[in-house]
Order: sequence, then C-alpha cells, then structure tokens
Amino acid sequence: MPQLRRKKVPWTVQEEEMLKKGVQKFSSDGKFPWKDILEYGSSVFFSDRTTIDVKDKWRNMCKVSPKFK
DNA sequence: CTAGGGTTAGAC
DNA sequence: GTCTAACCCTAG
Repeated sequence: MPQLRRKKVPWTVQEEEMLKKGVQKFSSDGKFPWKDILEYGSSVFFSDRTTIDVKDKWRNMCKVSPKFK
C-alpha cells in the first residue's frame, strides 16, 4: 500500500471565482467559514475539494497576489 | 473548525 | 536545477 497521493489537479477559474465570491460574501469576524463557502460552491468545486484545500489555495493566492486580501 | 508547515509533482 | 501550485499532516 504505497499510499498514493491524489493526482495534481489544477484549480479551474470557476473554483477561483466561487472562492473569491464566497469569501467576499461570507468572511465574518475576520474568520473564514470555508465549510459554508465550500457548500456555497459545491456545484462548482470538485468532489475532493476540502476546507484545507480552499484555505491553502487562498493562502497561496494571497502570497503571490496581496491584492486579493 | 481554522491556521500553519512540510513535501510532492509539474513547468520553466 | 529552480519556482510555482497543490496535497497532506499537525497544532491551536
């Protein structure tokens, strides 16, 4: 059992857009309800997309583009 | 549940 | 060989 890591699937524009919209719509008390955001765009987000993935994507995006924060 | 860190894989 | 994007694990 070589514990295969999931394949590297690039994020689509739909996911990034839904993430941005969700964060701009939600984002209360400086907290990020990724759970709600994920549910909000569950129709666009992949089936394996987790709150950790969303947070990581947002973090990476912010690191490379401080304009989003 | 959210935040941060470390590692792997693909592109340059 | 290096950098960016993504995935997994741990800590608060």
